[in-house]
Amino acid sequence: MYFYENFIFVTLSEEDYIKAIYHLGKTQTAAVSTNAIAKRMATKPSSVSDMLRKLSDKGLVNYKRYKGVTLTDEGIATALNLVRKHRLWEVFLVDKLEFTWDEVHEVAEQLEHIKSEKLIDKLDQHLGFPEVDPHGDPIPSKNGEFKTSIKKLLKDLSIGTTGICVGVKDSSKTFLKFLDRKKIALGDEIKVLEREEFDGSLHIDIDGRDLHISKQIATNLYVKEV
Amino acid sequence: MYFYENFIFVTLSEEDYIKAIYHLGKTQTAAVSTNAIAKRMATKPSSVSDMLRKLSDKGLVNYKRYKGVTLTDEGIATALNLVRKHRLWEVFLVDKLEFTWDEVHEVAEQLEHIKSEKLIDKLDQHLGFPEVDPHGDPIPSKNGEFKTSIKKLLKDLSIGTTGICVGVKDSSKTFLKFLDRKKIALGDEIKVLEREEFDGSLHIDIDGRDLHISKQIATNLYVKEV
DNA sequence: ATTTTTATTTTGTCTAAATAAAAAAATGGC
DNA sequence: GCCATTTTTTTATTTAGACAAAATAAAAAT
Ligand SMILES: [Mn+2]
Ligand SMILES: [Mn+2]
Ligand SMILES: [Mn+2]
Ligand SMILES: [Mn+2]
Repeated sequence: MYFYENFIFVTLSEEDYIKAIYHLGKTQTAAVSTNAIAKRMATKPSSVSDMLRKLSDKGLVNYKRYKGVTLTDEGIATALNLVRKHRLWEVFLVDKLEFTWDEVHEVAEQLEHIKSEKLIDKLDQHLGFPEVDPHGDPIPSKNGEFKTSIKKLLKDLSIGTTGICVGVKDSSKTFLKFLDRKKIALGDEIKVLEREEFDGSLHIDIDGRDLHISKQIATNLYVKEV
Repeated sequence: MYFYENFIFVTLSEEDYIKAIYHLGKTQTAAVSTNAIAKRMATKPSSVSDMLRKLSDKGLVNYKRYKGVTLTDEGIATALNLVRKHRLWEVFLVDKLEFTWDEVHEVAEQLEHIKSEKLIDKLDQHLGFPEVDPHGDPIPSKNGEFKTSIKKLLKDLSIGTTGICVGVKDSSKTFLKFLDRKKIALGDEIKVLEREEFDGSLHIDIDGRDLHISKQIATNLYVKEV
């Protein structure tokens, strides 16, 4: 008969590392490298090595020296809970407090660390159980489930087809503000009129307006074909 | 020509110390003692000494060894801002997320440390610029001003007079839950019918109901005479 | 005036998180 | 397979915050 710690205490820093590993791991099948984590978190590889050993001791990651790192089931659960909290707070800031979608990230980065299960459940309810955050990213359910919608990049739409703008790949302030200036928002209907051979830029019809956008932009906008 | 740090960075721990000093200082004219702070924060006097030196270096407290501590103007401003944030979050939890008044303190204790001026301004607006928190405590304005209402303890009401219940002196979970069970809430109209010589207990009429309450209770309920 | 008690500070350690510099391991080219 | 380069880890330090034990100051008692 053994004694199990039901809940491991995870510090704020540890949480941020877990989240970084989660996001880096999403886009690749291989284990996440120390340097990649250091770069993303603007910290040093040596600090990352230290932390990985600690997270490994706590059973949150699978870590083999020099071989990169992956999240354990427990680590994934922790990451998904953080992503859930982060995105719910973002929805709160935009829907209830009139923040713009380029202002929410930094504050959500703090709020995601507040520890109260009841708080987040009630917040979810207060917001009407939203399925996506202000950037179109899906919000994991309480038990870590995702609505995976079939979205594609605007640049991959063929000429003549129409899509609803459902998300951004790059959610940097500069890109989001740029979209605001161009009056491109989630929910807009976009029809691809023509593609320029020269630079891959697109002529689109967005809710009745004609617009000419660079390939760069089309590469960072998600749409759902209709 | 000198360079001034416009904003001193105050850590979470420092903020909690500042708040403790503020609350302890409210009820007394003398400087706050090291031991009192240690007791309130469930920490050791030695830790407090260390911190007081640091806070003094940052210009947040006036500290003379062995002579206790008071807040500087900057310290007071910091404390009031924290109290403002703490109480606004408490209102949010009760008004918007259906928390009960005995559940809000621990969560607000975390939320008060979130750093974003815009967040708190917008929250204030979202809540309709409340003047008191769920325990009847006043919420400082953005520039640190208070609405000081003329309230007195229920035990100090004379026989036959009536008051509106406007606050609690003790806002511990046990007391708040007890009041819930007795169906005593802020806003209730209380008339003092009789005082027992023996134990100082009171017979009151509260919104039409007759109730017999101990002196202890009457000592922890604030009323506003009508 | 002296001693005792209480309150407070100092000192030395500890842990968490970070960095810089040095060492070790992996990798890619020949 | 060996070398040079890159990546990663180790080691030694630093800083913030905490605590226990020892030292000291102030207050109270004799
Ligand atoms: Mn964060
Ligand atoms: Mn987002
Ligand atoms: Mn706090
Ligand atoms: Mn309160």
